[in-house]
Amino acid sequence: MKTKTISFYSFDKTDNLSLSQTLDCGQCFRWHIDENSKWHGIIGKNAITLYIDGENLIALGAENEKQIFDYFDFNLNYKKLKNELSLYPPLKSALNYAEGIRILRQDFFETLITFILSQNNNIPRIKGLVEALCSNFGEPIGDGIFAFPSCEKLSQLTVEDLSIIKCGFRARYIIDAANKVNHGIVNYELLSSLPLEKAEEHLMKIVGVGKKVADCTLLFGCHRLDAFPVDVWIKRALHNFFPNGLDQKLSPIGGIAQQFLFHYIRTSPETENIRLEEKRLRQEEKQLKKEKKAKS
DNA sequence: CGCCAGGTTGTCG
DNA sequence: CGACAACATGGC
Repeated sequence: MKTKTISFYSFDKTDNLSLSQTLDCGQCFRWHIDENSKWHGIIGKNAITLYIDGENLIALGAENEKQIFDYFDFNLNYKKLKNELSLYPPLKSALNYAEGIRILRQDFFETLITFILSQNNNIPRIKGLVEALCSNFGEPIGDGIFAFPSCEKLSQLTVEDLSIIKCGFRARYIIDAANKVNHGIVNYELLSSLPLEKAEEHLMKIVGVGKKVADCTLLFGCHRLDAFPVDVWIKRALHNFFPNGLDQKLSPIGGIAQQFLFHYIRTSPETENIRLEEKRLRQEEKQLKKEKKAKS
């Protein structure tokens, strides 16, 4: 008979944690919801089930309470922070749409590899690639579930070994990342302490890691809330809401603003028109290029 | 079938 | 420096 740890966390209701919004907003890729609205995922070597019961977050299978407390960063008061963000109308709308997002404190190496896999990929496929990586090279932790592979393990692999997960041109990037982390050429302590720009440069020593992946790794894997990843969606959000960029005052928590904006622009019914308009713009660009090509 | 995806690299002009 | 195709694969 297997025993399970059950942890209770009473959280400030004003923070309004939403598991759906937090676990399915594109910051993590190993959680899924079941028919009873319970979330299943993996933190470290623990397969965990999460659900909210009243004012409590219940975690089955956790290592201890601290693991969950740290993962959700309950030490950080989101109420104050959201008040600051809501001074800006688009952010206020984003919060009104989904204010239950929290930036998780995920494992550094796992985040790095996951966001290398994310490049030029859609979210469903990213999830598939991460699972393939884990089931092929991760340590089994029971019930057919696998932990995320360690950097030691991945650094022993060749690009050919990785071909089984079909991650395409990203394979050599992963091998390089694993090697550099394993040898301490890229290291977490530095990433946590360096000024943002230096930390980005440090990560970009890895082949296949540019500014966007570096910033995602810093924000989601090093808890650098000042990191502001700019992807296609954030470009669209900035274009439509903040053509002159975000207020410098928000820089220290830019990453959190970023995540609310990302979720809002990508999924809110309110931004449907923007998505359609951006799509139209893209088609137009494409048409122009075609005509240009036809001329030459 | 064609478009696109939480980009980065290498190579032109 | 800035634009831009190529990259490997599959979801929709």
